[in-house]
Amino acid sequence: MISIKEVAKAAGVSTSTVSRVINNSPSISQSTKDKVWAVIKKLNYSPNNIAKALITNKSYTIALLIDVDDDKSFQNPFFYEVIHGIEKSCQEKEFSLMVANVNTKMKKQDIISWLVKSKRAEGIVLPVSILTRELVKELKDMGIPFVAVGEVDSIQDNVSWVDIDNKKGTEKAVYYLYEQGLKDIAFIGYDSTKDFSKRRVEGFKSAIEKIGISNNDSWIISCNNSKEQGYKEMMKLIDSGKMPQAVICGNDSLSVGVIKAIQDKDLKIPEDISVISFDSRQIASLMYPEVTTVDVDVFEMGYQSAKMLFDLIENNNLTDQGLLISTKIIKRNTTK
Amino acid sequence: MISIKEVAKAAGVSTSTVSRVINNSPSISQSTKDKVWAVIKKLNYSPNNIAKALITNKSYTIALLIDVDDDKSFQNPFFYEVIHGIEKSCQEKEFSLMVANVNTKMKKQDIISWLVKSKRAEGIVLPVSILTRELVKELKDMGIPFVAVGEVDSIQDNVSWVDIDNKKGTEKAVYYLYEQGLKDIAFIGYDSTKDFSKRRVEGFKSAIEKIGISNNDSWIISCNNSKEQGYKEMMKLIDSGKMPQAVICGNDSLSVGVIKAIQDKDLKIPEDISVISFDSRQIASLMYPEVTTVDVDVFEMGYQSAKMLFDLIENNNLTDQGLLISTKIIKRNTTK
DNA sequence: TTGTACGCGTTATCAC
DNA sequence: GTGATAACGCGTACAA
Repeated sequence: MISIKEVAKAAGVSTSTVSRVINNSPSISQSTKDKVWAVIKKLNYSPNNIAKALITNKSYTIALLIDVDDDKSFQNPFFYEVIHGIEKSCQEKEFSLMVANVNTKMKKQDIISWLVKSKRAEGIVLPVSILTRELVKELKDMGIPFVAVGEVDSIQDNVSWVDIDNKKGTEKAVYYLYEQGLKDIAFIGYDSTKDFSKRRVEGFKSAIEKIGISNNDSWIISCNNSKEQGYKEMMKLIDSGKMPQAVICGNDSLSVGVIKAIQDKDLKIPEDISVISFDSRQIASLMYPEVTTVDVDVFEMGYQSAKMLFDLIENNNLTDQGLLISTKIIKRNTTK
Repeated sequence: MISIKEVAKAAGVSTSTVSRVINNSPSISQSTKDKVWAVIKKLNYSPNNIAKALITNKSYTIALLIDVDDDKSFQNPFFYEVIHGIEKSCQEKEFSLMVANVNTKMKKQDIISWLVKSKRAEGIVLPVSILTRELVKELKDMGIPFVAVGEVDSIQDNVSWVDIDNKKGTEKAVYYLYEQGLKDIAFIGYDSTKDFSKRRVEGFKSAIEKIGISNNDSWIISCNNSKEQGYKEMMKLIDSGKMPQAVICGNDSLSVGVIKAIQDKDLKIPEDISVISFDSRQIASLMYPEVTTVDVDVFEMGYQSAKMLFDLIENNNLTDQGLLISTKIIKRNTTK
């Protein structure tokens, strides 16, 4: 493979000159610039970034940590849309993106330290789910910039993160329904083990309170994200006698069961009852009827997390921060 | 950051000895081995892979090319499950995985050549959709191993690829239905612009022929993968008067519309009509009723493509080949 | 079995 | 403006 030396030789200059031309140093005459570029193109030369990385101690590479099981059960299918966003940001910065799964026999700590020290990643994007307090400390100690995808508990000290604005998402949904005159609203799908779910419920409560419409704790219904649970809970709700005018589903799979339950009870959507669901998998537009959603821009979350990481890398005195990606209501056919 | 020199100094040996210990050269006494390893652990040393790559000219990195638009419209959402498979294979080989989007202003040729020459990827996995004949030639000329995801036209000379066995997938579906005594079978969703779709139709034809059941060309129905198209075409089919006993859907979104059409005509699934759909997005289990599918193992496709790439890298006199990942029928509730 | 010395391809430093 | 030369951290031929 052709190196800077051969370019220098062919152009009749020194290697330093070629290097300066490539990095377009100001102190190079236009004529030599032209001359050298001509040779570079002619020889089809590309600088060896590995050698460059060795001397500059910059790899222009960030790592994305994922945490998926070998059994292929994707707990986070949405995470792959995040990759796309990160990749876009990397491309703009001319960085490379390395993807590494931490779900191995190795300890997370070890794999990350190995990643940084041996592979020389300049920074790391990682889901908040794998960010233990020890890990935070270790990353800080190593001085390696990182950004979490998902909101980091404020008790954690100074960690940068990007998340969907789940709280405001539910608020928007409530307001949206309220503007149509709907006041009896239920939230189905509270999962206290998931932070994003907690935020969604928070938004529900705060909107209800702000608007001042009658609240009723029994209308926040806990269940996990499966269509079976959604069906069961919606059935119970209808059978309870005090049926809401609208339902907000905390997650996408869930909404499938909720809608089915309403249909099985021969109720009409949205005439008898309106439905809004959170959705990050574009499932909503596949349903009959198509579901009005709180649209979650997972791509943007990836894009912004990488961007924030680059800020940290370039300017490490930057104060740590959290960023919330705003949601928007996409009106389809389950609301009036 | 701590280097081999400091380890050598602390252990009272030369750097070459440390190097030999790390790469466990046979010509090192057990005692020095122990001594050096102790220091390595104590100092928490990790070899700098960039320096190693420079001298060995091996980066232990492969690149995955993706081809997604900036507008976030994922034509290939399934592709992200492929990444998981590739990553697993990389981890087994202790390779790094770089992800790069080729959908940029740069020419594909250029970006790939840049990737190889400057980033030193040792091999490339790329979707067949971006593999033009010139690109094949260029990659071959550069001597860079590559594996295509998706079947490569046999006219193309000696390209390694991995694909889903789409043809046999449809055959399995037909046999499955036939064993239940169903002979009037329609295939909905032939898209002549997509190779996988062509294969699926091939399988349909060949199975029909082998079994010797009555075939009827009008029962291979062209349409693209949307629920609207599926609905429309299924309606037409039912209205035509000659209704099939079973329908095979060539794609997942499509099946949603097909099933809805059957339901809207007050026909029962599977009593009046059975449905089997291809599915790569786990949509099938979200439907009511849950759809029997030809399950497409996209993870395995990724895993095998990377594995094949490693074979090529290690043993480049290997003959090029194609590998088909077999499908399996997952029985759910749209068949008896 | 171990150490010395050199080179990988590039950039930084210091000349001129 | 440009050129020598050292240095980045490591592997390896050769010497001992």
